[in-house]
Amino acid sequence: MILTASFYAEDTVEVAQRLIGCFLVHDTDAGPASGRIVETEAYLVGDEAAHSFGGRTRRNRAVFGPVGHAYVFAVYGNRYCFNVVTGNRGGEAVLIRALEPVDGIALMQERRGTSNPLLLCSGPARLAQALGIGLACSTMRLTDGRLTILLPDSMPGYLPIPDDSIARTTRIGVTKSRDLPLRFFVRDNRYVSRQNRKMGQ
DNA sequence: GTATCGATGATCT
DNA sequence: GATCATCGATACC
Repeated sequence: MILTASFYAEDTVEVAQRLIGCFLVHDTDAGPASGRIVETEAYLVGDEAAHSFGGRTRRNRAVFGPVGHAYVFAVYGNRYCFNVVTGNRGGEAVLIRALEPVDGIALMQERRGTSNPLLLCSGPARLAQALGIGLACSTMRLTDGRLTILLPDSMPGYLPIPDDSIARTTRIGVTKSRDLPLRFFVRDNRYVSRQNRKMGQ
């Protein structure tokens, strides 16, 4: 079942946690590719690390748009990061940081140039490349169409992830608002981008 | 036009 | 853990 706008319109931190275990799916002309979300980060109003903090620009306009739409941005040159617009305050989003590859693995391998499963979707720019997500996907609606997110019970053979298997720490790579505990990931899952990060590091 | 800066990743040790 | 390649977006002149 595809996640609806009302799912994304809840509190952004809550949505970041509830997205763990859901499936990100991108169906392109080259074929479908999908993975299970195992790591997310929340970016909030009043949060200096959030792109919306400095106000609206050409780059971040998607994050001020409707919830349930994609916000994709370029960073460090030719790399892209995929977010979902969330919350009910405007300018909030959840960054998808890692997937466990599920479907279309041959296509992901081709796009990424490696067959190592741990290097396909473990990191925000890696998963964007593996799923063929670029700037053209920004502002796209995720509640229908070819780029969507599905509930954890949508795929046979996968069980929902219990709350006590979800760890919460500070975020990766940010230089501002470093101490906010806004990162969620599946404990002991080998597809998470950084395994043993402790609070405050 | 030009300088600066990353919500990174690959490649070392 | 540390270093660095790399380039789009932005801010400022």
